[in-house]
Amino acid sequence: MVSSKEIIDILKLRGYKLTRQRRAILDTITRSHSHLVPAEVYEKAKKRYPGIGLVTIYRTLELLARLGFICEMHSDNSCRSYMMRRSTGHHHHLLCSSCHRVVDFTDCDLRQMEERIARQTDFKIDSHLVEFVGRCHDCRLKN
Amino acid sequence: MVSSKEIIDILKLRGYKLTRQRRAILDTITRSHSHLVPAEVYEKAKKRYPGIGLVTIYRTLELLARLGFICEMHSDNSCRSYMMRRSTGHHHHLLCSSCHRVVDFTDCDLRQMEERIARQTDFKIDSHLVEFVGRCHDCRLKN
DNA sequence: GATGTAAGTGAAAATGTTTTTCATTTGAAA
DNA sequence: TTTCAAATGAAAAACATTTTCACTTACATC
Repeated sequence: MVSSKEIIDILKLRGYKLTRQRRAILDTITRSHSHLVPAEVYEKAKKRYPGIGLVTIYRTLELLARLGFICEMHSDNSCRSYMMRRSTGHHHHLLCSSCHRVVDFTDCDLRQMEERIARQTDFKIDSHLVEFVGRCHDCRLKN
Repeated sequence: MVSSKEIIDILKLRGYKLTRQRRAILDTITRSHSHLVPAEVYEKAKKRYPGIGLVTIYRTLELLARLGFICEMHSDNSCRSYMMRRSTGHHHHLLCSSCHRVVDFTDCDLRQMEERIARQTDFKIDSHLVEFVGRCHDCRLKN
């Protein structure tokens, strides 16, 4: 995973200003191990920089996602969440339908399938997303 | 694909009332070949039953999705869309990042991967979702 | 057919998320 | 320092979705 420090260097290199708000948001996300919705990022980032506004959260998350540092996912309650992108380039999710825990996995082999779909549909495929939904060990024990 | 008529019979069997609104919504969805957001279903269903309200659209889509007749997907603009579920049980999406066209495909083979992930994480996996993003033939020609 | 009743509906308000607007602030280059 | 475009925050707007509640209707029963 890319560190907060490295991302800051890249942002600087690309001409983006290094504001306290962006640092606060970056630190928040790099330290979290789960997906965070904008409101959660807001709450956590406020502890590092109390004056920060929710609008800045949205703008910064959009920027970081666009630059590829974090990745966006959409869950069933129709709101977004974000988390650090792993250095492998992409990762996928395994969701527990009971406790909504999200487990990441990186190893997928969809090349064959991707090639076949591309051939059948005449698309040039750029990315893919795999998501499994199930019940985790703990939740299965509970009931 | 299940027909509007068949779904109506099943609804009746399960004790749901057959209202003109539900018929209008069902006809709308069964006749559409693309994913529709609630507002689109609303506009189309209004032509069949002008008095219909948006709230009824939401309630009926929720019902049909819960009963498994239609399936829900979340796109990047954070709003839902719905379309008829194919009889194969599940299907996946291929999105064009330029024109946002959605192409469906049903044949995926994720059993091996599913088994491995289940073993590694101790989840009992119930469903999966695969999504490819790329550019369709037409959009590639345009620029 | 008429009637009773619970399920279903529509309008309006409430809620929650995301975006826009715009005046003000600030990082960093000169 | 000074300068200025980029970045920010507050407020309002724009959307999508849900809740509430009084009214309507499908349909089982008579």
